[in-house]
Amino acid sequence: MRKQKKGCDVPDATILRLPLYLEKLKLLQAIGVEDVSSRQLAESLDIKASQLRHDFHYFGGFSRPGRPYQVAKLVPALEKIIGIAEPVHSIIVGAGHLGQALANYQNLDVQGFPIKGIFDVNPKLIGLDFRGAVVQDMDEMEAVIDKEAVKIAILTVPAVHAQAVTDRLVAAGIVGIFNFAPMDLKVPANVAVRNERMAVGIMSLSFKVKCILQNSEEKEEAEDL
Amino acid sequence: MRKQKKGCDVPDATILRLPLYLEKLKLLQAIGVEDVSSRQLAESLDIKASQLRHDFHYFGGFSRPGRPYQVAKLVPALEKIIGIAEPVHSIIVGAGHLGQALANYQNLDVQGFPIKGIFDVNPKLIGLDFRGAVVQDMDEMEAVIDKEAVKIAILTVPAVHAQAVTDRLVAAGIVGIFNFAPMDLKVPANVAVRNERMAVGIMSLSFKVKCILQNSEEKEEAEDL
DNA sequence: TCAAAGCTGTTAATTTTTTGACAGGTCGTG
DNA sequence: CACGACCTGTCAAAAAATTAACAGCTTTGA
Repeated sequence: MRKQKKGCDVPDATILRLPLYLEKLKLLQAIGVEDVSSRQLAESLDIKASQLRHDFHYFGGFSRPGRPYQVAKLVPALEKIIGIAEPVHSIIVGAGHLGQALANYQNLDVQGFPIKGIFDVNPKLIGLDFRGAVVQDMDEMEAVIDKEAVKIAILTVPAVHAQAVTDRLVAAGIVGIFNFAPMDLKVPANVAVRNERMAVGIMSLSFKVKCILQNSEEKEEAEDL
Repeated sequence: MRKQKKGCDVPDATILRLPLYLEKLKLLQAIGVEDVSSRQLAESLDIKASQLRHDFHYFGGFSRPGRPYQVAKLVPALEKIIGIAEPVHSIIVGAGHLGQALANYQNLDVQGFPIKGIFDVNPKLIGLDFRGAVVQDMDEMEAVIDKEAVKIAILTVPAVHAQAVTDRLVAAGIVGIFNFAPMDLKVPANVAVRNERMAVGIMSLSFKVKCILQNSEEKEEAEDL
């Protein structure tokens, strides 16, 4: 028996580029482009063509030598690889400001992640309607996960409750957690977690801002001589 | 003249870990821990101690051989490196659901990024108050950036307007843009952009979910034999 | 028909990042 | 004091990712 199913032993860096490829390809498709070469696609994403071909090679390639990629074939192929050929039923846990914002963010649906429920413990929030999804009591969560075959949970609860909620989600059969709480979650090996840490993002930006400001100061000093 | 100011020529992967170090250290500080060894800190973050020391080495090291790190010294040192020793004045551009959620997310202030203004073109949103910050007309933006010496803009406008707004921000002297629009922004070399793409995050999660489900299916089949 | 231009899949070379190893320094204890 | 346990800074080795190179296929146009 092989360790991993075909096409699953792929570096993280490549996985993170797949959505970018798909996004750009959908854009091309929308404006009627039929064919696209690795160079065209790569340049529009500011990466090297060889890297794109190398990435695709993990999945066996999507064309044959001599012919550019066909957008109409590439889009569904990537969707299948990413796992969104069929809609991936999802829920939002935590209906605070961020949870509400995400519930209102219709793109999630469009991208293949229909929101099958929003849950919170706060009675004041229960019943609020976001684009058709009504906030329910957290007690209903397990039932909805089961009934709707929910696979992914978007976690926007306060950090202190994140682990407890996670344990419930895992027990209920959730396979992927998109975690917005600034906290490392403990999960079994057969559950995937993706941390979305705002703080990391803005701090890494701050680092670069600091460097830019330092450099420009230095430059000014040099000019003052 | 050297190419880059000291401590700015650091790999991205290291930069992305600095906020994690800082976060964990603040946590330790809060519970009264005074000293921490590279191994303790690294293990709590699920990385290798040698990597942590290697990361710190880019900045000259924060202790001396034989002595563990002192939390009280490390925290301000990292804050200085990241560039948040002094508050980094920031604004939010786009007061839609996501902009509102971020405005309500007090952590930004706490982490060193006080929000000096929220801007939108929609008259219905202007005047809304989020934790003391009132939504203003986009016409006021440049004036506020100038007056408050704003360095970072958090961009939550629709993708179609993102580039136009970016051009205005750059012209007004913004140095860093935290971009939530699903779009690549064109900026001059002396402006830093950090893209926060929800779609990339949830799709990379989806990929792993797909692999987990495939593997478990395979396992079940094997057991059925 | 032939050459030129352009393309992919694939492998090799290069670069970058991570990990390991270790020379010394420090501390607590007997 | 001497020993063992533990520590950091540093550099070398290993692993991983990116980039380059190229064989061979396809189309176009003279």
